[in-house]
Amino acid sequence: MGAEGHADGTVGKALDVLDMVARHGRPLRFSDLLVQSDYPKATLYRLLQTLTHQGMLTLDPDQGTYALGVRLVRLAHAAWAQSSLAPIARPYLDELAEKTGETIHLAQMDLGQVLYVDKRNAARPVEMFAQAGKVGPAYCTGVGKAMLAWLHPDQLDQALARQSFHRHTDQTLDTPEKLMAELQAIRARGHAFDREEHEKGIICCAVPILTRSGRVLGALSVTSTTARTTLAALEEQAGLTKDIAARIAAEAESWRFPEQN
Amino acid sequence: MGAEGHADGTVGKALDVLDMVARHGRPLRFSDLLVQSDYPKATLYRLLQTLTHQGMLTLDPDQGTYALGVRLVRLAHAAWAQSSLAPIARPYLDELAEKTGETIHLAQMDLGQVLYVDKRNAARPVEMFAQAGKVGPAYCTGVGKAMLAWLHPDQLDQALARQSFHRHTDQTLDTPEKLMAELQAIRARGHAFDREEHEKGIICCAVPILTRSGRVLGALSVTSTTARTTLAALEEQAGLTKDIAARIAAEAESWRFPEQN
DNA sequence: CCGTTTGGTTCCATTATGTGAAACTTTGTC
DNA sequence: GACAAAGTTTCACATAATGGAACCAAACGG
Repeated sequence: MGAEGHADGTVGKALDVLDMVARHGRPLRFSDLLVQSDYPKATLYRLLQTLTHQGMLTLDPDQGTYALGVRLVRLAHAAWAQSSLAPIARPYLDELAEKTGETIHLAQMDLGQVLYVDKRNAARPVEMFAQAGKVGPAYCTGVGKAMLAWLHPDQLDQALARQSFHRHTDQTLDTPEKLMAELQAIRARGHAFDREEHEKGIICCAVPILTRSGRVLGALSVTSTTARTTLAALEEQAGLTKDIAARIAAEAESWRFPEQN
Repeated sequence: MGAEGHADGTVGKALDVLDMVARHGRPLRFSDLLVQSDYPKATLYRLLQTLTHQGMLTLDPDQGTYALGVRLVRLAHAAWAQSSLAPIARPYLDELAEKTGETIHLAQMDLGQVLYVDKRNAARPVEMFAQAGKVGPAYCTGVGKAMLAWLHPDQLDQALARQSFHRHTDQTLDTPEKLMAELQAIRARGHAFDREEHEKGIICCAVPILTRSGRVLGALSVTSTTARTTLAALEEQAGLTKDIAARIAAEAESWRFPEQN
């Protein structure tokens, strides 16, 4: 088990435990955690104590179960507020959503996975926390491929190593080779498509958000269904989407020199 | 400088650093952090490396600044989703907001401070992430006092030790003694008032959310302004608010036995 | 009732880990 | 080309994490 990475040091282990609690949606007992982790009893116990004492976990004394603590929520608030893109991008997402009438995703890269940090739903209003924070695969989503395509070679290697290449649909690019070829095409074209590679019937057109120096900040996608539109139609929005992406990038970059003299 | 608690062990220090980054809204440089923390250079450096490597922080290579990492956002998503009350309480908050027409706060206790986990604004629609996650003082807010009043003596002591008793307005209860007397009254009455103790012109009526065993899960408040209404008028909503609080508590408690046989 | 199991907590000798002063390497400045 | 500021690495040392085993408490079962 323990598909987790090389846990460096004590804090690595502690965070590993945190993830373990986070993964299962529900409060867990000590023994539940014990069987999953390959840490010995006493070690795990101490880690849990520390995390609890630090407010990262909460121990429900009635049930004897551990859940993620409130300190995380507080940190998250700060994380979201300062995680470069999300707060800056807000008005631009609104604009893009309004102009296209489609679902918009704003994503960033998280250790080879795609992390959705904001979203505009075609139908209903926002509902932030409930949807942001989700993760998805990189190799078979529009935003994922858009980011991979412009990633620094080193980081790309790392990211590729973390892809499962599970065949979600019969369109899924299920080998590194196929994906590399696709990334090449994406770079040439300037934007990425999702041709129902992740979910049957879901298509999208995605563009990267890049700094002037070419670093990948995130990606932006316009998503729809085959029932409602076609890839070709979505591609017509690519220009607008790129424009918005550029404006987000510009603002993100200019936004870096607050007080220091 | 180091107003932080007793940092137990290495993870304590690491989390301390995380908080430090979180506190300042903006990306920080190594040297910025160095002057604030009283950790020696090398130690801080290693902590930052570990946290960065773990995805809890991000090092912007262009600027050499640290910001909170995406892993945190992911964890937070889980935290919010499972932090007992917030997701359960949603529909109830909607109901309360609709029936009262006032601003509603849902809060939990976080190391002696009040953490707002959800909110309904009287005027505009939701806007979750931007508002939840905020913290405030316990001794001079309605939700804070409501929770303190029913806290277990041990925890109450801890919480009291963390209050600043800063005099925000001339109504603020600025000593532990005054506060203790007030808590007594609150227990007797069953709900807490905020008599412009935190902010001039802002009043509220708050009730605790308690388990059957009497443990404090959180608090719920109906907030308004002196311009719009009076405490007496707000108190008329206390019955309804208590009712809603009870229903939230009931659902939170029944929600605890997922799979285990 | 008393033996047994299960779930949780504490001990403590061992050693791995983290520590931090100082030295070193960049990178930027005049 | 010397100087400084910012960031990174080293290494002898001590603290802090480790985990096997013992312990405790409550639930079970006969």
